[in-house]
Amino acid sequence: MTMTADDIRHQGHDHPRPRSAAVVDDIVAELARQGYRATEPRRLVISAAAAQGRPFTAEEVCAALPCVGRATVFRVLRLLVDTSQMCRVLREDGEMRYRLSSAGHHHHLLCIACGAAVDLSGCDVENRLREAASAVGFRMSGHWLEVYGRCVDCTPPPDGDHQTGDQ
Amino acid sequence: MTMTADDIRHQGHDHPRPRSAAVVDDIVAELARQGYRATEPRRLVISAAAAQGRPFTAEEVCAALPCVGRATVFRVLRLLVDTSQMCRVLREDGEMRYRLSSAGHHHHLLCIACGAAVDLSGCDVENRLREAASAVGFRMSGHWLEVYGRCVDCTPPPDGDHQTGDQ
DNA sequence: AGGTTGTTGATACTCCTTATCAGCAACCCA
DNA sequence: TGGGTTGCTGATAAGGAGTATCAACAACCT
Repeated sequence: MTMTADDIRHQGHDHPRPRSAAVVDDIVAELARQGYRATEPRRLVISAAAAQGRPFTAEEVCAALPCVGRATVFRVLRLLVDTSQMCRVLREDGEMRYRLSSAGHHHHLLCIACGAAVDLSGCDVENRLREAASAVGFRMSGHWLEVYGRCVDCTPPPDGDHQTGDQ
Repeated sequence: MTMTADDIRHQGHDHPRPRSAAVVDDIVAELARQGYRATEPRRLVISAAAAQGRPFTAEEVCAALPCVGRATVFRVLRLLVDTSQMCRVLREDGEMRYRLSSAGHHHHLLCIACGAAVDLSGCDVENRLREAASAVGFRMSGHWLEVYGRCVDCTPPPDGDHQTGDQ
């Protein structure tokens, strides 16, 4: 697998997240707790996911891990989503990506320029959505929210030309 | 006789004349205003879309309109999304569907049992999302929100078993 | 160490969507 | 109202994403 110092440095903004190795161990341990074996391909996929600084596609993981079978990459990603250790992220253009998730209910703040993501926890819109829903006879049970914008690094100067990221 | 979505879907070659003819005309007119021709296939697709009682897939439109080419169905749907006359709806399981959109900014309230959708306009969560975003250095530019729940007809009795719809 | 059985990898396959391109028809204009 | 221009269509092929299959492998338990 291809984990470089740069990969780590680009790991989003300042979310309080342990080093990658620890993250991998935690996730593998959680999988074991749920009865799934700790295999090398799984470690590799999780590690590659942790190394991605921003929401990624299965294709990117496949490219980063030529030694791991394509089907396995998809299997592991799905397993992680199913066990709530990874979440899917919807980009503004409709493309679905993956992201290692922090625990608990949260939403994503996605930079439309560089593709970076930041967790937005403490979502207090829930109650007012529930009210709005019940106003039309719905009993709300959940919601999906993605917020789009530009991160500090990609906020364009007042009237200069934009910085652009790689997305 | 009243025409239902199912009637249309199973009607095969018959020519559905939905009550929503006015809606179709409006959309076709808007297309014309934007320089797109008013063709019969487009009318048919729009008509089929208008006849759908809930968010639908391209596949459903294809099935409802065997006389219209598959590629054309996708083309028209995409055209309508691009011209903001239709919106995409994200189901809780991640499946993307289409829906004729009401004008203006709005969100969708989706019934997880029967698949029905209701527009939720007057979204006032925007400002507080903007605040939360700027708290982490983001300049918000947009958001995607879907709200899931059960509509009146699908709200289960206090402790009985659930009614289920076809989704 | 050895057996059980969950996992893997290569491949074929399905599903959904788009590209291609010749022929058709909607629209404009005389 | 006819006739030309050109956008649109339909059939097909092609593309991309994700999954089913299944023999071989390896992680785990004892």
